[in-house]
Amino acid sequence: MNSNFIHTYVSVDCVVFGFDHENRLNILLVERHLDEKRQIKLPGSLIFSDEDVDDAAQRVLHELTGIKKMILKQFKCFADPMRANNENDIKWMGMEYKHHIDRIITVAYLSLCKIDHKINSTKYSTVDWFPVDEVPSLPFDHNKIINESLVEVRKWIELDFSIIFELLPKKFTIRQLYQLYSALSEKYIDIKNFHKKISSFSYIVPLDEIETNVSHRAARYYKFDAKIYKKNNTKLIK
Amino acid sequence: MNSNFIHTYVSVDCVVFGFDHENRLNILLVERHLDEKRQIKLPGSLIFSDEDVDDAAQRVLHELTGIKKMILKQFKCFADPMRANNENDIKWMGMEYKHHIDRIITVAYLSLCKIDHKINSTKYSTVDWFPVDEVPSLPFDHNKIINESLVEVRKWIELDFSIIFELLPKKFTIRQLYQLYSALSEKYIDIKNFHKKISSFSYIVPLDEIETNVSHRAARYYKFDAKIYKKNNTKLIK
DNA sequence: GCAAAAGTGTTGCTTTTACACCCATGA
DNA sequence: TCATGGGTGTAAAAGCAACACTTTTGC
Repeated sequence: MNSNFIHTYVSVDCVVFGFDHENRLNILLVERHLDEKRQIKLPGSLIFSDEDVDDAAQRVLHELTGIKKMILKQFKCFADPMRANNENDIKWMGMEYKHHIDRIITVAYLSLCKIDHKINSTKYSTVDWFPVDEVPSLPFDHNKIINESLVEVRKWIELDFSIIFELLPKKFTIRQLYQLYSALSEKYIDIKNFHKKISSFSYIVPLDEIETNVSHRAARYYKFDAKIYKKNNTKLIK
Repeated sequence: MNSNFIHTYVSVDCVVFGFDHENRLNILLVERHLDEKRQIKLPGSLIFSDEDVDDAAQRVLHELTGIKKMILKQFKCFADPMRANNENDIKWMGMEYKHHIDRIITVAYLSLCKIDHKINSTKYSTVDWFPVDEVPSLPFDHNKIINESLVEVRKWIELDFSIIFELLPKKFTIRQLYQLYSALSEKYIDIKNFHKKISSFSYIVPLDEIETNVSHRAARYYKFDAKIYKKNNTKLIK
């Protein structure tokens, strides 16, 4: 064996996005414990010997939230040879996996979650939402992964507009959708024109319900109809 | 150590696209030798102990073509636990890497090459172009990788139109660009309107040269100006 | 009534699409 | 002269952007 070739550990890490009531993108982070110190990180795991990476990511998401089938998308393999060379990270991996780990490459996933959904982790004692621009310094290359995930989630929504509804409540106003879309697309869109366009789509179904207790004209609630969307699968928003 | 976690080998595999004179997408495949038999496969390699996957892919591309800096894009990690369980594949890996390899995951890359560029492989004795719909059955999950790469290369060009010029000669006619674009986009585009639109772009620069020996009005050659493209980076073709 | 946001309508501009028409060249 | 494709023009249709106007609600 040419010893230059490497046998390595492989993990998956998941960046789960949520959209909060202050119109900010948030990410789910968990706590790791090291020498009495607590530190937050992305949820992740080594893969099992008989497990595909997609299955490992699905497992991590389930252990994280208690939700059975979350939408997910692999977006990049991070394999910098130095990505797990920090002393604390090596120490933590030794504790977590009861073994000295020389090198670890990770496959990063995106996922989306309604921020009001109850989080019922079977693995982590502490799971919290963090607004993306308030994420502190994280172990490994997790900050890098998050930065790149932001670019990817935008591309994902450009490619398949329907996944945006994973971030909204089942019933939502067009203003909510507008604010989410604006947070993701970065370019200014006129809300009136947005309203007209969105409400013209057949898969955006108006409900009989309207907002209450607002100090202005109440907005109508809408729901997303995935079946109609799939039938027409047009390009929607350019 | 929880022995369910796995230590595995990691490789990169590269799908290099070319566009031939019959308007077909082609892929570069290499030969592997096993028991006097020859079989073709995607070019690839295990990664070195101090090597990032992007660097490994760059190395594979260089060993494959002799070209220094080829454009490349990571597109997916393939990690099905059964992807290297075929007897012949296990045998071949034993010969190639002088070691029994229990499991191998691979990170797949896209690359683009002008099909007339001279191929000067320092590693493979046989390197050939195959039209995508004439690719035979390949080892591992290489057919699957190629199928998914086709979807990805289309997305890539939608996202960054400028990389399409990696597949064309330095000077090209608008018909050539049209045929390549048509082969990639699958939906019908009117060639006259395409011509008008393309020739209106400032980064498509007309040359003084025109075709010779054609039995119709000779078409003008154009070149792509990357500097002008970068300055204006508009969305070009929707 | 006022402020604020919902929701609709109008208008002009840009882009797309479908063709018509003339040009250049080899056979 | 004919076939083939190059290249330009035009006009209708569709889509987009800017913004005016009316509606609804709480204070």
